[in-house]
Amino acid sequence: MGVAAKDPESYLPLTESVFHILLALTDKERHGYGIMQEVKRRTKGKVKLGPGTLYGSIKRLLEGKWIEESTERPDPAINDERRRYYRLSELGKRIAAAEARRIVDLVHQAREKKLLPDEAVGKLV
Amino acid sequence: MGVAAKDPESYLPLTESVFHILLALTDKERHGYGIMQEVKRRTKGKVKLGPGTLYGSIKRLLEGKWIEESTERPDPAINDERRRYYRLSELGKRIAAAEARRIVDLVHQAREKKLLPDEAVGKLV
DNA sequence: ACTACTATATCGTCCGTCGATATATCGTAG
DNA sequence: CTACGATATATCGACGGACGATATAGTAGT
Repeated sequence: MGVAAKDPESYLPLTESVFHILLALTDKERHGYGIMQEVKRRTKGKVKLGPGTLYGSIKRLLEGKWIEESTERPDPAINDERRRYYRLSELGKRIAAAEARRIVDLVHQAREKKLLPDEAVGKLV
Repeated sequence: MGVAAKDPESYLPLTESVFHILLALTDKERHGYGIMQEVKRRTKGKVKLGPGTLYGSIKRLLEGKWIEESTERPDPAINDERRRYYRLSELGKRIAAAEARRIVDLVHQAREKKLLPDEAVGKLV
């Protein structure tokens, strides 16, 4: 068993961009440009990561070991040598989950303040 | 009536600090120090606003007319002249509501990515 | 009077965002 | 086969917000 893991909550809150990048990597490995497209698609164009934000964030995520570069080519049919693929590390998964729990708490607090109509909450059922 | 209101979504995402300040002012008028205490209490000590963040944010919120200073003393029994009370403007209310909707969307996305266990979502029922 | 708490305010540093810019490859229509 | 738009990665600098440190002073209780 490894060293005592640092509490993932100590890394919160995440920035908008970083959380969307982690979300994009939650279900599968992706390369930078693919992350950009997935975020744009998933948020219906509301969130657009520019290259500065995207690659700057990836650099920091690698340094902090929230993500790892994958050496395998997920799809051998596509052989674009430029692509660099990334996956979530165990730490990254724990931080993403902690952030998800944090925003659920936020929704509860907003509801207690009557900031959300009941229908909006009902959709979460 | 009135001029065409700017879409409140254009101000999103809010920073952690700003959203907590708006949440604190949603149910009643408060003074700066009171906002600090309410946020600390509501988040069970997880979010602590330092003076730099608090008063810097208040200044910007006033400039952007998200909040207004109130001249009335909410509790005449307490007469601390130092206190400056604030309330949400109509714009502030609309922005806070838009941000609340945004984070509900985020919870949905996190759930689709299986980042949240079903129980965590069930609590929102 | 002393002390802890209340209350507001500013300053400088640090860090992330984001558009601009650069470079190069891929796929395809002409 | 070549020109073009999309794909793909990367760096830079300006800007703005977060936050701890610091300052100042009034309030309340002992």
